[in-house]
Amino acid sequence: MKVAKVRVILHVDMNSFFASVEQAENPKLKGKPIAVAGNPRERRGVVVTCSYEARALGVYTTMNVGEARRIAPHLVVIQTRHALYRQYSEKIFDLLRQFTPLVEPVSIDEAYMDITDIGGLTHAVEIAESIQKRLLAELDLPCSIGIAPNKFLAKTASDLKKPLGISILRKRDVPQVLWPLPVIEMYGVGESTEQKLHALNIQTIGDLANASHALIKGNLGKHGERLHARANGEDTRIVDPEAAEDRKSVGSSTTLPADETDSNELYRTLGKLSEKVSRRLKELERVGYTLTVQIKYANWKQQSRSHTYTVPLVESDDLTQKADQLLQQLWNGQPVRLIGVTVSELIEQTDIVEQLTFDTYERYEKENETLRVLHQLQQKFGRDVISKGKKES
DNA sequence: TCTGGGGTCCTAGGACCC
DNA sequence: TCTGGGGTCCTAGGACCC
Repeated sequence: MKVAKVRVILHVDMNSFFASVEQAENPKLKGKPIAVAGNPRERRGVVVTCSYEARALGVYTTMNVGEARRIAPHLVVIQTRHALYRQYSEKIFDLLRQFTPLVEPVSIDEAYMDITDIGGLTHAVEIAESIQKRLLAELDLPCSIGIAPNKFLAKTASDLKKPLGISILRKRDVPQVLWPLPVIEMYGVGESTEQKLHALNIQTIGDLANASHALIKGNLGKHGERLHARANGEDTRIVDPEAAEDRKSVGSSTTLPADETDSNELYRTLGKLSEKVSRRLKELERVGYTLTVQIKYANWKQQSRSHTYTVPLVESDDLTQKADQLLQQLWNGQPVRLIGVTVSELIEQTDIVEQLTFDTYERYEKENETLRVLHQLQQKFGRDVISKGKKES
């Protein structure tokens, strides 16, 4: 019988990442209450990240900038610089890859690492300390690291001590450390799931862990099953360095300066968003088959319309024109707070059989189903199906 | 607490096919 | 003429995370 090998997983989580990058770039900001915000001067600018000094004054993520300034008059507010954060992010992941190739970035500022094969079973703490010291020395960035036998526990562990923490969470620690906590503390449990669990008289992670599998599955489906396993410290996901490569969608959205009822203004914004999505698709060398237009009304209600086309989308004019059509179907004339465009069902540009120009597009849309059939076959059988050229029904 | 913008995954019903 | 079961794709919406 083959026994599953115990793995040693790290979760590396940068501490207040955007704010720390700004402090690394400008050391005068160190030790000061700073907040990074999307549009500090706009009515709807909110705090995206803030330093621990700012947190101590009551500033938190999603707080309106005006409100933050009111409660913390000396707050330094900085506009986000995403390109800069992406550069730092790459440097971080490059540094982590110097320890092992088994690095899986999960967002701009966190990654899982599988250190089993580089001595993790006996030297996990030394490895974590070395990572933390080097990130601080070479990039001037603080992080917290969780050490555990799987992703869920590693992620949970990295949250236990901030900033600059290193925490170990063994499976045998779960009843003592995790079970007393309220369910809302658990990764994967938000407000809605919390309410459902409370309705089942489940208050703590321990209650969830010890509830019957059938009860949880019956009321919360697949999501519940996963939470139930994790509350018991179980998680079989592997660290997959490729995971970040295969992106599922590219989108852009914006909250309008004021709730908007002027259709010209909406279509103008939609055009700008389409351009941005087109540009980013090209940077990523991707094209996509499905377009979605999303709006959020002034009353916060969200709606979307999407359509899947037979020919892949990428060109700005094409996206704009199709997005306009979707918006026409979608918008009921009420004031709009947010508008967004997303392209999904992506494939690599090099995988398109024939690059279509906008001129030939209409003809293809009407006459040619080949690309669509190919796409479906690719999805079903993988890319090789084209060269093999064998179609079965 | 009146809330940005980037994503991922899941569900449920209808269309359509064999 | 009102009757099955299985499967995939598409669409809209919800929940969650950083």
